[in-house]
Amino acid sequence: MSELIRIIIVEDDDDVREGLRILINGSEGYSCPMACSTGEEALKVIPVHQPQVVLMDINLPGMNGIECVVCIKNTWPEIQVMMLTVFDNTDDIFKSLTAGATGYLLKKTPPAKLLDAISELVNGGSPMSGEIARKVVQTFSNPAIHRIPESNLTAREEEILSYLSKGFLYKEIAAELFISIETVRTHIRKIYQKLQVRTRTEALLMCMKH
Amino acid sequence: MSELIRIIIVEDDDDVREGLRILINGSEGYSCPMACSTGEEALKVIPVHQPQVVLMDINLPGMNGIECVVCIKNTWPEIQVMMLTVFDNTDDIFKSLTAGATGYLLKKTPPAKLLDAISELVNGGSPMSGEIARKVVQTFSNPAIHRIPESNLTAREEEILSYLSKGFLYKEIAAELFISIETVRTHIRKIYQKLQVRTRTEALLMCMKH
DNA sequence: TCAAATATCACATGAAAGGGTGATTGACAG
DNA sequence: CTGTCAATCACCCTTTCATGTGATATTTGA
Repeated sequence: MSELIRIIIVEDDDDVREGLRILINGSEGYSCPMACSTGEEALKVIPVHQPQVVLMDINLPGMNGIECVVCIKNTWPEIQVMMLTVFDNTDDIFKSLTAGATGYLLKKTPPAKLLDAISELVNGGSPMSGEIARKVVQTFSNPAIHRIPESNLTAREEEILSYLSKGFLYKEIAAELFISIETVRTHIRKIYQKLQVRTRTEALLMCMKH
Repeated sequence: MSELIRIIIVEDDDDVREGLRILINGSEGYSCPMACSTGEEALKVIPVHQPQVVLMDINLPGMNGIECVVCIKNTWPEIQVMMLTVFDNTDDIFKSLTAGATGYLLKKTPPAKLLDAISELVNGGSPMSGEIARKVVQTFSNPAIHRIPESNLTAREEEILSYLSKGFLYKEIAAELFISIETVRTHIRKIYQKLQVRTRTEALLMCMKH
């Protein structure tokens, strides 16, 4: 990187905060002019130090980290915020990203990786710890029904059931599998018989029990 | 990694395909027993080689890469699919992730990074090129695509949704709540609007995402 | 206090789902 | 060779669902 990256830390644990600060100030190309222990403090010092990056803990006394991100991004949208927290709580992840954070690391991240992540952040990336990234990606995929133990469904029937459980219309299933809608209906009738259900939703619930 | 990772490549460009194959087979811990040039071919050879990972190009002759991912995840949900493509086209990204891909790299990724990404993939991560990750993350701040969390359902609407997701018929819900079936309809219409879905099953899937 | 949100109900229309019956083809086992 | 089963398709019919366009009463909040 050609320029110095100025980073502000927001973290209430004294040891962690000082550790990070020392790490950053000891690394070439990175600088941490300020390390705050509360969100309120951060909002005050940001105009003074004009950082490109904020490292943000979530659990803070007073204003929490996510609220703080909202304020930061409202006022200084060009600042990149990276969450830095202990837990991979799904709710926190999505709230943080919705608030405008563009990176999300767990505190167990080794120092070298943390510095890499910061530089990736200012270069237009969105560094995330592996398990975080997986959770984010999985919000896009629909839950699929894969296998139902001890139901005598044929391979074809299971295949059709999996489409059924994803909300496909009959005609969409037909198009997807290159068969007639009548064939789809025939299969579904047999599926319902075997599973002892009468509707698509009941079939889905039946699958989910296993 | 303790075990050998078996990888199948699906890529129509001969040079790229062979290059990847040589790279993988020349690296300790990785093995590429097969490299296909079409999705159809991949679906045939997967049961033979039982890979943990599939590297998938998007632009393929015949079945395209995204359709191929749908088939793969339907049949072998445990296989991790990484998209490997030249462009960072937003639409392709989301379609791929929706189809069940859990990694997404650009072809410009250097060899060492590619191998790292594959091992991250089998270890529960979701490696993405920086610009891809950023696009994914930004969908959360874009209310159009990811408006999930507080969906503003009223108490009554949630109540009706819960019956709906248990498979109750409209008239059963009406009877249960001592209201007219027309009222049930009205509530469900508003629920669908708020959740941005069109059918009962889609609503149920939406609920299950939390 | 007045507007907005909520909960209730009605009528109408077309699409989708579910159920019954029956038929053809191919594969496989006895 | 023959019967069974899986997969395919075609009618028929009824019910349920999804959506549009209304309306009225009650509650809430700014």
